[in-house]
Amino acid sequence: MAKRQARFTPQELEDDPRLQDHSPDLWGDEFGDVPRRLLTSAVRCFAANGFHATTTRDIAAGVGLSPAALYVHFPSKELVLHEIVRIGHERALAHVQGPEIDSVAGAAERLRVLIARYTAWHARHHVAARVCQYELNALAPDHYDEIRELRHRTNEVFRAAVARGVTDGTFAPVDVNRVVRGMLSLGIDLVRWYRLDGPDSPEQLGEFYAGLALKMVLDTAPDGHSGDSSARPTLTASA
Amino acid sequence: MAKRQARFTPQELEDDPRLQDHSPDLWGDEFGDVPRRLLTSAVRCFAANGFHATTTRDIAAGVGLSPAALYVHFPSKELVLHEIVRIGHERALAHVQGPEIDSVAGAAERLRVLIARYTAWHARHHVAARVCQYELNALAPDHYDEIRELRHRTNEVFRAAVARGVTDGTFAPVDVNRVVRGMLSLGIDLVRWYRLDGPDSPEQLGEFYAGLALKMVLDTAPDGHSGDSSARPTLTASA
DNA sequence: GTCTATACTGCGATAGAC
DNA sequence: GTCTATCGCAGTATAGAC
Repeated sequence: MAKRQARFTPQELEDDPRLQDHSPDLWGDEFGDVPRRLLTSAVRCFAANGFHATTTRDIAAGVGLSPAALYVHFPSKELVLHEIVRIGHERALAHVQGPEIDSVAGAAERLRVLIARYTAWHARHHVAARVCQYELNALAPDHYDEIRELRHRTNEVFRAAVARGVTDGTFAPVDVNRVVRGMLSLGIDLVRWYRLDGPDSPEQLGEFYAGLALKMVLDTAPDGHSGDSSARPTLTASA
Repeated sequence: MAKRQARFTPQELEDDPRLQDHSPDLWGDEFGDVPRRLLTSAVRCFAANGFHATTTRDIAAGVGLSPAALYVHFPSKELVLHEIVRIGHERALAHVQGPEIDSVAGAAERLRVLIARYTAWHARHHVAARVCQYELNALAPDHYDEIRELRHRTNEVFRAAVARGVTDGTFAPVDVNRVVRGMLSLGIDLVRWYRLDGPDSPEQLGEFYAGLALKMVLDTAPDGHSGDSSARPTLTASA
């Protein structure tokens, strides 16, 4: 039947309220004006349709250029993706480790700030962050490995923060790896549904999820089962 | 340079431990043997490379058939995706509402069982679930709407469970929508990283996340700030 | 640095033999 | 119900004029 899925015009993508975010602020001085606009257009296209369903024509049309113009600024479509994903991961890491983080006293307060920042960053840049999270597999293997390293360093920041609280007794003796995965899932999964014109600002959502994260580690369980739950029956239907 | 991203042979996909799950059990009696094998192959391909990067040749080669054979059993590639996503959402909903759920007494225990089942289902079928969560945009608009309705019904089950606990005083007076989003994010985001040969069985992870979910709603905050956190300062760096 | 035009490749889907 | 062969088209990337 239809050879191609119905897609959207550059203008429709640019105006879609679900695709509004602050990604144009991400690129910094290492790019000129036209490359920056191309990256912003690519972020929208990749987020809306995925890397493989996005054509170089789509990206270029988003800034009013011909497809050939893209190759003056980037050597390939894959490298456009690589730049987006690399910068996104670098900025997110820099943001959580940002100003005054080492002056935050106490494991609980430190974790609260880290999760609030991580969440707020993903919300504020949710369109770019969506590309960073979901289009990774489209990268060439060596580019993928580079990003994995950045992700690992980011995860380590959170593992260290939780481990410190466990060691000094601020937190319950939780399984650090499993709990951190859960916390980061909150901050990551929001890129599926968040929109800037929704009820929560990035900072409000950050505060809310930071509160949930703290509840995960503060030992306040009424029955003492907080750390281990391997033996409970649960009506797990076969299926 | 390279016209096409390096991909994987059907054999490599079939043997990849990261792509092992129980999706072959999903299809039920409404399909014959060959269609079931095609769906299973398509799940692997879509999960590994995405819908648009998967060719009908890939899907067919996964079961040793020619590309033309696929069209005997399915009218289009898009309809293969639709069947996968529809069945995945139907099975997940049926699983959380599964046997004896209405006999579970108490809001806390009921929520615990719901989250444990939801999580375990997504873990057990994580490859198919990944397609269900991440390839939705590739559906035709009317098929997409059908899935949205299924997702809405699933979410309602969780919202009702939390709301009941809030009403009867079992839970703290949390914001139901925001808390439920957080809980479901735990169960959904695991499809990004879960593997069956990892340290946690689906049921163990289900129990663990059910414990985290309960901590989100049980009012045990030491300082009484549990419900509202809108006014706290948080060192939110500009960036 | 941008354009138009196009080379080359590979995709979704179909035709028709067996 | 499966195959081989192929149609028509869309995609990335390049050539060469301006």
